Amino acid sequence: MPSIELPDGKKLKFKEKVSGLKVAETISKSLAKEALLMSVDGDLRDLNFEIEKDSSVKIFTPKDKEGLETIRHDTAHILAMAVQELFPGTQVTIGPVIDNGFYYDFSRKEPFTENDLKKIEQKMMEIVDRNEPTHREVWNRKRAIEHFKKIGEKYKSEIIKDIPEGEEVSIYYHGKWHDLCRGPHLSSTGKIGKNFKLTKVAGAYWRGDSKNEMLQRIYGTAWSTKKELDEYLKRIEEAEKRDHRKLGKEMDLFHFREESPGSVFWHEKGWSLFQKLISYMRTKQNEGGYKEINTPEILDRALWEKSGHWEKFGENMYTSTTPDEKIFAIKPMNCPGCIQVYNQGLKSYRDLPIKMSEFGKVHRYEPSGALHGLLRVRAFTQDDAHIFCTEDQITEECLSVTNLILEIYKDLGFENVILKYSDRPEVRVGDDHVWDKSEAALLKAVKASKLEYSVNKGEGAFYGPKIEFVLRDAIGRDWQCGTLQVDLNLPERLGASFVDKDGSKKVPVMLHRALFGSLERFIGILIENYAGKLPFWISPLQVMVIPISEDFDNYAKEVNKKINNIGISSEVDLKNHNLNYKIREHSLSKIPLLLICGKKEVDSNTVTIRRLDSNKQENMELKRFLKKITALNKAPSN
RNA sequence: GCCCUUGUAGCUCAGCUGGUAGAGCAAUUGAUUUGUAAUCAAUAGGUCCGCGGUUCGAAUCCGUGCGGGGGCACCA
Repeated sequence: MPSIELPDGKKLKFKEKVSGLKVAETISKSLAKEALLMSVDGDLRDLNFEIEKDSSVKIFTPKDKEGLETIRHDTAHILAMAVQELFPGTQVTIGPVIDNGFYYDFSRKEPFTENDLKKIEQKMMEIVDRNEPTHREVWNRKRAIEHFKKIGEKYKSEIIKDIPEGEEVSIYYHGKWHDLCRGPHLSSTGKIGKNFKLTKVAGAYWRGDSKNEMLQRIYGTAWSTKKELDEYLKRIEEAEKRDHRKLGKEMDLFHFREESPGSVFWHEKGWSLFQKLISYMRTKQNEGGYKEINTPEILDRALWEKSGHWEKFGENMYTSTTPDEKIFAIKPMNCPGCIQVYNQGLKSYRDLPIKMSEFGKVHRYEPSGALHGLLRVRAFTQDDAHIFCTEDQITEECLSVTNLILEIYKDLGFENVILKYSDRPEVRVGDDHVWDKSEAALLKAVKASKLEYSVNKGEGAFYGPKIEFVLRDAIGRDWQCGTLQVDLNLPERLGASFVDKDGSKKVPVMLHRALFGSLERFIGILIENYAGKLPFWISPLQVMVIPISEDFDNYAKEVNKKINNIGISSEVDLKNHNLNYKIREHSLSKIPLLLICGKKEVDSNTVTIRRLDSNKQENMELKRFLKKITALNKAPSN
C-alpha cells in the first residue's frame, strides 16, 4: 500500500506496488504521454520501476533538465546500438552526456568516416522507428564480467571490475541489444524522438590517459524538440562566423605561417589594435601605482634551475646554446627577471608595496595539437605585474587588483565576470600559518568584489592560492583570462628581501597578476565577442572618408587629414567605385565610421556619418564631428 | 604528442575512376563620376605545400616531411 507524495504535496495511495508510468497516468493522461523518467526519494529511476513503499516521487518530462539529459543518454545508447549493427566487431566503451549532447567512444580498427556518420545517423532513426522496448536486469558481477569478456567487450568488463563491490551491476536492454549502464533510461527507443544529429568523429584516449589506446569518439547533439535542435545548430553557425581566425584574415589583422607555427605575424592593423590595448593598460596601471619595467628575453639556465622552472617546465621551454656552449632559456615567464630587478639595491618595508609591471613576451613550446589561432600560441605577450608586499598588505593589494581588473574588463565590454578561487593543494611549500593568512586575504578580496565565485578546493598553485577571472562573452561563452596568485615561494628561492621595522631582513610576499593574461589571446576573445565590430576607441582603422565622385576628392582628403591630425586613424577611399560599392566594402571590413563627402558636404563644410551596422545618416559640421570623435576615442572609464 | 581530416591563383572554392588546371571576388587597364551594402568590359595572374616513389604520363595513386582544421592529452 505505497503512498506516493508528489512535489506539490499531494498524496496518492495505491493498493499494491506501482510503476512510475502508472503514477503519471493517475495524475493526468497528458503527463503520462510526456513522462520520461522519475525520481523516487531523490533517486532517478526508469518509469517502469515499481515503487513498493511510501515515497516521494517526481515525474520528469522533456522540459526538465533530467528529462533532456536522459534523452541524450538514450541517444548515446542508440548510437552504440546502431554502430554495432552496422559495424559488427566494434567494441563499446563509455557514452556520457555532455553540454548540448553526448558522445560515445568505440574501439575499432578502421576509422569512421563522415559518410559512416550519415549511415549511422540513418540507422539510429531506424532504431527509433522500431520503438524497441527497454528493460533492466541486475546481474551478478562475476557473471557480467565473464559475459562481456566472452562477447569480446573487454572495455566493458574492465569497467565492471571498477564498480564498487556494494553497487548493483545493471544491464539495459533495448530490444535484443544490451549494455552495461547505471540508467535510468526511457521506456523504449521511440521515446527519444529524432531531434539529434551526429556532429563529429575524433580520437580520444581510453580513460583519458595518453598512455592508453586511442579510441574513436563520435559526438552528437540531442534535444527534446526540433526547434531546440535547429536553434543549437544555428548558434554553432553564428559562433563560426565570429571565429577570430576567419575575421583576422578578413580584417587584415594578422596571419600565421609555417615558418613559425603558433607565432603571430601581426599586420599593421592588428598591431595597431595591440598597441592601443597596451597604451590603455599603461594608463590604467600608472594610475594604479605600477612602475613598468622590462627584462631580458633570454636568461641563463642557472636562473631557471634556481627558480625551479627548469625542473618543472623544462620540457616546454625553448633553449639556445651559444657558440661557446652556454645554455640559455628563452623566458616562458617574466617573474624571475622581475625579481632580479627587485633585488637591485636594498628595499625597506617603507618601500612596500612595490608594483612592477611588464609587457613581457614569453615563449612556451606548446604541443602542436594544442595550437589554436590566437587563443593558444607559442609566443605571447603577458600584461604581467608582480607586487612585492608584506603579509599584512595582501588583502588590500588583492582588492586593488580585483578592482582594476573589473574596470578594465568593463571598459572592453565584459560586464559579466565570475571568479574561481583555489586554495592550498596537498603538495605545497610554505608554513601553514602563512597559507592561512594568504588564503583568508584572497578570499576577503573575492567576497569584496561581490561577484559570483566558485571555490576549487586544493587547486591552488604549489606556491600559493589563486583567483582566476572568468569573463562571459556576448554569446555566452566563458573565457578564463586574468589571474592573481599569491606566491610564498619564489621570492625566497631567488633571494628577495626587505629590511623590516626591527632592522631584520625578511622575505616579501609576491603577488603575480595578469589582467588580460595573454594580449594575443585577449585580442582573439575581443574579436569573437564583438564579431569583429570593435568599439571605436580600439578599432585599428576608425574612420573611412568616402568622396562621392572625383570632384570631391580634395575635400575628402582635407577632412581625412584633419582627422589624422587629432590622432584618430582615418583613410580616404579615392578609388573609382560607386558609393554603394564603397559602403559595402568598408562595412564588411568593419570600420566603425564612414564619412560621406559630396556636394552637399563641401558646400556646408559638413560630413555625413554612417555608423557600422546602421543605415541611418547623420549630417554634422566638420568641427563638431572632430570634437565628437575626440571624446569617442577614449576608454569609457577615462 | 596521439587519432581523424585537410593543403589548387591574393581570398573563397571547383577539378569523376591518372592525360601537365578552372570559376567568382580581389588586382591591373579602359569606360563610367556615381548620394548609402557589389557599374560594365578587357587583361594579367599557378613550383596544384615540400621531398621521394609507382607510371609512357601524377594536382589526382603510394610513402614521407611540414602546415592547417576537429577532438583527445597538455595548458607553469
